[in-house]
Amino acid sequence: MRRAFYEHPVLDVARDLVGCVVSHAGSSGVIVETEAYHHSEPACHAYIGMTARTRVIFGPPGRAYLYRSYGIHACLNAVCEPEGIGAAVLIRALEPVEGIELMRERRGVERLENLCSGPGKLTQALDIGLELNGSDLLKGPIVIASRPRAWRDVDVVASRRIGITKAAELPWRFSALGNRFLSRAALSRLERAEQALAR
DNA sequence: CATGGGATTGACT
DNA sequence: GTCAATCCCATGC
Repeated sequence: MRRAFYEHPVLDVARDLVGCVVSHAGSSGVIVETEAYHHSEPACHAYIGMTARTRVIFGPPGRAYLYRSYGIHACLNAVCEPEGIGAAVLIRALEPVEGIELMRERRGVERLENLCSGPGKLTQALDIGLELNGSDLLKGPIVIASRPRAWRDVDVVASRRIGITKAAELPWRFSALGNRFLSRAALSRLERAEQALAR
């Protein structure tokens, strides 16, 4: 992955990240669900402007923004757009690839579909903690690599973001069509119908 | 310095 | 379907 990939508009990056591979600590997975956030809309942490917390979101592209959610979970974002613009893509779900036994130990669950099917689950499965906030996604320890050949032409669908109260109507969530590793809550009634048809 | 809310998850009815 | 866990940080006194 090149630095320029992350400098593009955040909606483009969110769509293009689906199919890319996240690796950390002996485990990896293909991104199957993302959400875009931009400082111009109130659901984004950077909406309030530059603070100690949001400094990384306004920083150079290609870095990791990690925050604690509900006091319990860590959530992973990729910082986008040129430095000075607050934009990031939340990684919401992965299809597990490498280190599946490690993921099972870290998560304490067996079922493959339960390992990385949510933003808090995947950071636990890949052992990604808040201490990696601000780290470089091109240099590591967390690395995001381009789509494998098999994912080159993945069908990506846009829909509404979930789990938020502000600006929830924006269709800024991007999912791999029909994938079985999406976050469970991410499936709208329409998408469940689509999946049923796909089977 | 005290308070309140949140880009979630899992357990339970 | 409901609900609590639990911590970071922004805000207001």
